[in-house]
Amino acid sequence: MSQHRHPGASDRAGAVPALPDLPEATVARLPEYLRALHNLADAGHETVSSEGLAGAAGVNSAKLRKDLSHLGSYGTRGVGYDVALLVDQIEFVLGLTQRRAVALVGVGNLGHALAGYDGFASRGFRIAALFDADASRVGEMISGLAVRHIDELPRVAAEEAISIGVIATPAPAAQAVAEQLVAAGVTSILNFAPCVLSVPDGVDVRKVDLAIELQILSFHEHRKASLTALPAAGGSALTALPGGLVTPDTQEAIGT
Amino acid sequence: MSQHRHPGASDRAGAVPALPDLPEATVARLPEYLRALHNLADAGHETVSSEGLAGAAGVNSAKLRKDLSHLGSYGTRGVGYDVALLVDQIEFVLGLTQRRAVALVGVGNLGHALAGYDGFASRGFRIAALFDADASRVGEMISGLAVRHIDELPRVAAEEAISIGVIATPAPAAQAVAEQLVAAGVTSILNFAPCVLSVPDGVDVRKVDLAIELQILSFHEHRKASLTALPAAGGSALTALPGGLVTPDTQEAIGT
DNA sequence: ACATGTGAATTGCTTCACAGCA
DNA sequence: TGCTGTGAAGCAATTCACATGT
Repeated sequence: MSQHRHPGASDRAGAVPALPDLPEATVARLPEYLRALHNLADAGHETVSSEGLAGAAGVNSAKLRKDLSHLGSYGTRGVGYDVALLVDQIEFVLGLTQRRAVALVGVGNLGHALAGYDGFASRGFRIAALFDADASRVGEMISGLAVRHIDELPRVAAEEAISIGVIATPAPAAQAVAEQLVAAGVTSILNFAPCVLSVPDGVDVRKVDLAIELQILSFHEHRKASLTALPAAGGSALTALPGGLVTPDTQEAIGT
Repeated sequence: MSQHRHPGASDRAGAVPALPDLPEATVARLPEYLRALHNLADAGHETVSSEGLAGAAGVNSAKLRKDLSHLGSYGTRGVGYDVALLVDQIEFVLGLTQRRAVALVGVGNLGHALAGYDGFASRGFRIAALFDADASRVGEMISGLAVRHIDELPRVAAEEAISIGVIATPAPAAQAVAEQLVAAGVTSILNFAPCVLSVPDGVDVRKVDLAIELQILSFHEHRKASLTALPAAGGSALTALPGGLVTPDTQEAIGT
């Protein structure tokens, strides 16, 4: 097992630490590697090179090797990585050796879809309970689970050993829900509501905001449009577009 | 230092010579600032300090000031930023002065929810068309739009001036859909399918993978659990965590 | 011969601390 | 007396290039 430096000061280790503390950027990519590895395994590959895995995961190979080196992982020089072994390693590090129970709060439009999303089940999670504040929704069956009232959260969280909370409520309700989750012992939250949550130290929040993703793309569209028309001010640069299609954006460029 | 603007020239959207090319990290935060600013405006604030806005957006104030400085933005020393002006600035930079038309491909579980998500409509986008490859779904009405067959994409994309494509199909279909979108002239794609897309240069892809978000949280849960053995100071609020999730092999002396 | 693992160089992002202005 | 805008310092992540091991 490889030995590597410990960035923090206080970690004194004589024995092998169970969990190296990985750079956040690496952690965010491990799930991607894991998915690619499962695909490779399904396709019958037993080993894969950094080049090959990097391609399948959409990153470059140097980055992949560095990421894996943080796990102290086992590759074989001249050969590559053992797919099955690497799957186990990554699943262990990500804490996926147990199937984590997830509570979903808010069964509106989006919550409904999330409750039925099989990607959760197939990748290490179990939606263990659904909650809503709206009494008229309580009791409704969604994907085989009955919607419960949010007040039952503390009891159910304990019973089901809830590990992660997902918030899919409207924004105004999200902060209160977050607090209820924290009070029920949940220390990891995935927030789909478009708002900032404030939570105590030690609680992790990740946010997914669908409109923000579109807005980021919008920026790039805007920029591409302004670059397509600006340079070489003589001729229209529309021909630069592959496929020869004129995007509607070109009309908005250059206000000068 | 690159682009500077004349501090005296007042302008409205459209008068800026070219788009400054912002750091990606900044671009990703602008939508967050924008949302916070809208909230502030609704609450009646006319100006806001970097501190105040940073708080509302969940970032620190130095970062916010640097981000805004990249836009060449107008704040007033000793006072703060004019909320309405800043909203205009950011909306312009993000290309939100026009309401962009979005095509959504795949009206399964998740696609259905996205089609009905009002966060898109309220934040600068218009879902202009729904597509699916499944003939039995074509014609179905969702949120006032009829589902069309994917083969109609080229025609509809042109008619509706589609700016952004959203892929909500199963993973195996996603690459083909991406190619169809690109062929139809779409240069920005938001991908919800758990797979890597390969697209030509000049096409932007952003990915949202719900299971990956949970897996990242899982990592942190795992790490927190492995540290639960030691700290004497502070928090005991999570003693409610049942199931004994502490990994056995983490006995490790850290500090004291 | 070939592909991993890793120091070193580089790039990009964040944070600090304060000059400059209202 | 504020609070913005920004050089400069500090960190983190990426990329390079090659020594290392099989």
